[in-house]
Amino acid sequence: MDTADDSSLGPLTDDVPSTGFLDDGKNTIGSQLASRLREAIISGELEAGSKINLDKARKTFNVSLSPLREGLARLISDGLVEFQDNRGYRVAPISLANLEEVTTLREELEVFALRESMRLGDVEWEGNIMRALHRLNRTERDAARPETLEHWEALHREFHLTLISGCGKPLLLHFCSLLLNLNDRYRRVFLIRTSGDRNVGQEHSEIAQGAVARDVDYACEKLRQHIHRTGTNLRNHLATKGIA
Amino acid sequence: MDTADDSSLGPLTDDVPSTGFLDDGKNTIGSQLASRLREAIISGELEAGSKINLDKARKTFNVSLSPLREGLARLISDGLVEFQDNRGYRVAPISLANLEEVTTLREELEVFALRESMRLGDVEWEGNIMRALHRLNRTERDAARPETLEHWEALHREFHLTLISGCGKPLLLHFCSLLLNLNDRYRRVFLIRTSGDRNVGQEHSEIAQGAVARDVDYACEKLRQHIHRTGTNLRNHLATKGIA
DNA sequence: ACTATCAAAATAATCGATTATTTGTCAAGC
DNA sequence: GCTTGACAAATAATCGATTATTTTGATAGT
Repeated sequence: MDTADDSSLGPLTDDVPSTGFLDDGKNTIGSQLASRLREAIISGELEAGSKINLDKARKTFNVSLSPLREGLARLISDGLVEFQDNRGYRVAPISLANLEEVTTLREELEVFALRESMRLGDVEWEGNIMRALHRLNRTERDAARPETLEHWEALHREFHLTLISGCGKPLLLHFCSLLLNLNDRYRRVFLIRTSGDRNVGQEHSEIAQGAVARDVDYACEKLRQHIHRTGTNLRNHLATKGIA
Repeated sequence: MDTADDSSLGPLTDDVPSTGFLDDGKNTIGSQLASRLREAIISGELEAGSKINLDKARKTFNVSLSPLREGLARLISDGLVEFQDNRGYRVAPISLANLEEVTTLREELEVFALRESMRLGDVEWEGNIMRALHRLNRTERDAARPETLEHWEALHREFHLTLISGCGKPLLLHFCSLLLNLNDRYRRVFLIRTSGDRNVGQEHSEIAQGAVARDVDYACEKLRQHIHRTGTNLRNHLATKGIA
């Protein structure tokens, strides 16, 4: 299956409530497409490894080639799309090796970023963590309703990024954000619910509390374990469900 | 100065010897532009922080908007160009903070990648290192002739990438390559020659020999120091010459 | 049968023109 | 004198059509 169906990939619409101001940088068609495509890829709506036919995509999204290429170009930076001259674009494939690399690098980079955040972060950073944690833990994840999954994913991502947001290193944050994207794709494709032996909510709480208490070793180790467990979990699912 | 002069940024020409085969992926105008722009930015030909006027660039390079945007989009992935919706592109600015982050992250990531390479690399990897080292050390760097600088830079970059090429982690290599790009820009803009108290050639030799001898602690420490010294060096030049 | 070759179809890349947005300027009003 | 608003110029984004490349499929030769 090369192209996605139209279920939720219909023509671009102005579903933004149009608050009138607060330019969040989603103005151009290219930007909107990038967001929609990113979501489509991370959610698994666009199959990993599949070719992206420009002509079909153009019709699906009701846009011209220029913004379509624009949007796709951005997803290349995110590692979600691959490109080859004269051969076009394809959704980045998933693989066991890639999953393991993503996990390993998250352990290295995200933990390092947390360490730096704990060294440099201020009170506002602490407050942001507690808020993100609260919002995340108050949100239920119901496998039956996809929209709750999507919402939980957004808050989960927000929590992890907030945790390391105090590190004062834009490039590092960019790398971590990218790895988180790749990681989330595996979860959303393979993991309907976490395995029973984990209390993910508590894991998040421990990390957050260690962080604001500036207990560096504790918080970093908890985060590392958290990432590692997720990796192991996903690896099992990947092995079970098989990969192409 | 918004646009580069034509000294070496003239219209695109087929200066590739056209070997007839071996497609290295520089076919489209967009690809060629990306290469040329990358070189122009890293070499300092395009001033850091300056706006890139699409219309002027279009005329300078004798191309249409589509491939120009295509090329610029790729440089965004490299961290060499910044973009804002409806405001266009600008050359990524340089700053003390950025230089320090690049140095810190190189210390973290490149050293980690070297460690992994020493754990996983095979004999071919070792051979590639010795070749890259030899070629680098046999190349003189003459501040008077820019083309020798450019050549040395290419070999230097090649050496560092080869060193970590055995790690088996494409994403990590991508991050390191990106950081190396950013780092090289600082060197080419600020550092005509290395300061007298360093024998860079010997530093490279020590790292390489430690690597192939699988003396992990030695090689990693040497690499870390090498990166750190370069950072310190560049920082001094940046402070001396002042930044915008 | 298998492979090589060529033409046609499909697809990607590029162009020139058009539309939309931002930026700069100047005058009117406070 | 300063701000505000309207207009014009500059610039970015998008479109539809054209050109170039790759892929497909049929045919001929071995």
